[in-house]
Amino acid sequence: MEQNKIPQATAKRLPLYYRFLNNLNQQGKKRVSSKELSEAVKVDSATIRRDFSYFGALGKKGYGYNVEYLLGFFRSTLDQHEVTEVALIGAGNLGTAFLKYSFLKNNNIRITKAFDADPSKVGTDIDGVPIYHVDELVEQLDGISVAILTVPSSEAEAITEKLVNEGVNGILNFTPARITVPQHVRVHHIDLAVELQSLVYFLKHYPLDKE
Amino acid sequence: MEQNKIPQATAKRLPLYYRFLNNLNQQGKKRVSSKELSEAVKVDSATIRRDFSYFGALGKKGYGYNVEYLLGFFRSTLDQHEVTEVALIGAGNLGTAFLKYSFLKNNNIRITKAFDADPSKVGTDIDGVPIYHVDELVEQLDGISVAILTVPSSEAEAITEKLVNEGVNGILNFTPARITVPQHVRVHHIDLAVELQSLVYFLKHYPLDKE
DNA sequence: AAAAAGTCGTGATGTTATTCACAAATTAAT
DNA sequence: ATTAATTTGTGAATAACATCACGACTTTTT
Repeated sequence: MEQNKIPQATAKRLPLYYRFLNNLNQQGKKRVSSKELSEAVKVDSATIRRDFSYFGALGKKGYGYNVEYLLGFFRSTLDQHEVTEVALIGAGNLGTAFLKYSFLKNNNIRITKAFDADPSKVGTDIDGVPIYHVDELVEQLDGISVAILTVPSSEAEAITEKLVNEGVNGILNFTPARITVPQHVRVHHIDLAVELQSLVYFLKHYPLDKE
Repeated sequence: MEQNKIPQATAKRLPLYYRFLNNLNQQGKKRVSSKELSEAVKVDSATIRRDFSYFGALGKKGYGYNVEYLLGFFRSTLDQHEVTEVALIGAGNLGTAFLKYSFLKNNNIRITKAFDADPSKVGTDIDGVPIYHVDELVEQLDGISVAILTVPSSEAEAITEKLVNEGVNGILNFTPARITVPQHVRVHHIDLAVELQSLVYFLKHYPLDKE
């Protein structure tokens, strides 16, 4: 909420660093250099050092970074001490994949409620997350401010409106629809078809052979 | 394969433009301006004009763009005339979501084979795509050069190696693992946990209220 | 037929992100 | 103790992208 000088590109890499440091720590590794980190997460080592430097001098010259210290630092930076509740709208295949995705359990983000239109799903739970009917969205949302949208694209706009009215200010949108939201709401788009198409486009037009 | 001057950022937006133009065309719309397009796909209109300009002068001043013409142009640019075959490795929830994702049917990308380790899935099909056992990967891959990786992350590295050996040069990796590949192989990462975490991070640190 | 409104394409500028390259500091080796 | 090898943190250079702003041209209106 405060030191607003961290570049967005850096912010996007933080979760990646965090996860990898966690691995290292569990392996009992005590120190790590930007070079090692670079090979593991496939980010240039200078970029990693630059990224870290926005948070101050976290490393030691000639030594590298202390894994435990760095991990603790990221934990607090990424607000891992307070749990963020997330709602998932649309418990189809993609939604279910999210509910079962164990990597989310490593950090303090919890999908606490799911919603679906299918009556046979309503009342059940997936991996402990209860499924409500989408018509109950307004009553059940109850202060949750982040939502994952994995519904058919035809539903996207209408549901988004409800979410926003209920105070949601962050939406992870897996729908191909480009939803319209007020200025204060942040939407991140992930469009599976676009990702696949653009990969294919790159392969055809930007061969990597000796780039 | 040729005019290598299109910026990557532009290339990533092409599928988005293409899809939207398709919608317009189906609605019978004959012309469209960069301003309209901008509102629909949420990309600045100057950026859209700039993107299009890399392909030449496609529009007409005071008029805008002819939908049909533009669509035809993109169709050939995105190589929509030849089918690209894609293999999907891992037919779990996420993989199944892909197989059922109808937006992929609008373009000439086809997931033609799926692979899974679960014997009860092998031999069946999902939406017409046959499922083979992962052990048959080498025999069945058979010239396919693009793969979607939706397996547990513990399997990622081993399967990647097989894929690369069989000539795959494009991988869409949904695994949190940062896989290692030879230089000529292009990997696009989509990490669901990272996406969610970074959205949460942005919400906490970059409130949008009046940005 | 003239004026007004709309729109592209792009040079110029601004912004953000990446990478180079090296002094300073530390650790490890001899 | 000295020397050699590491490795950070960062100023400076480069690269990639986005946006502004406006001339030129087209369409629409009066």
